[in-house]
Amino acid sequence: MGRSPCCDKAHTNKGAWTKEEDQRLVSYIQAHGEGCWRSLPKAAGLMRCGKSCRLRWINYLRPDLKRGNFTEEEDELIIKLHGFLGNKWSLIAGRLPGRTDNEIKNYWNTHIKRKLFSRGIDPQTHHPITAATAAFLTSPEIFSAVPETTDTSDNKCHSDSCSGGGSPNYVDLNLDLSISLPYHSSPHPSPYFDDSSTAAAVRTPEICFCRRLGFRGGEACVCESLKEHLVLRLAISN
DNA sequence: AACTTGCTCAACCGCTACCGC
DNA sequence: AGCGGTAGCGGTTGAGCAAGT
Repeated sequence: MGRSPCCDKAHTNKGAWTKEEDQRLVSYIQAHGEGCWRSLPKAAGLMRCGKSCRLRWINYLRPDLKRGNFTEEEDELIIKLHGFLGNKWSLIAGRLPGRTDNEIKNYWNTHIKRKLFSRGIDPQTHHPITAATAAFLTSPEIFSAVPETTDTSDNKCHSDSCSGGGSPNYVDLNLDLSISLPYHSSPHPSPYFDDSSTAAAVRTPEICFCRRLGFRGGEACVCESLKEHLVLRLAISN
């Protein structure tokens, strides 16, 4: 048995949205709010897949979207957040009001990657691009073999929190992702979170990571019952 | 002016997580 | 516990545009 299609493809429009479709979607959501995306297209009189409606609304039509170029501050914040969240675009977007995951993802791929390369930083690992790394990246062997590590004395991961070869080397970044009383002090000041605005943007609000980590409600998540004490904090040392 | 190349970003696809039964 | 439906996420694609030749 295969996957059931998300919509009847024979009777749905695809491709760019027209002004009229946008207007229909906006009017419907303004009147009824965001709800069941699957049934929304029919109710709104749109020949679109629910998924498509959701995406159009979230990425383009939402009134709280901040259009226009990214600021230098946003650039730096994205780089920092990507440093420890990786390609978790929705989480990163959650820290940038008015920006969408899709927008940030596109911006990362088209601008920031290049910016980091120009700084001599590997955008994936956030490690400095050493001569050895550069040689490796341009060697034909990269297509036939994945080395155990591209380790050099410069970029070796010393941290217990480092979860494998791809993780950046933030030995000084206290993510405090364990279930325990919040811990704020750190012997290692972070160069990535050395300004108060960035730290504040990352520090608040508190996040329940239980679901992200695969724990279902009631299974292991204690955030609700022990909100005051046993929250999973994304604590940034300063 | 015509064509090519490169870039941007909206939209799609496939997968996973979540939820209710 | 298992299943099916739905929402959400991240990777990828391709149309449209601008710049270069």
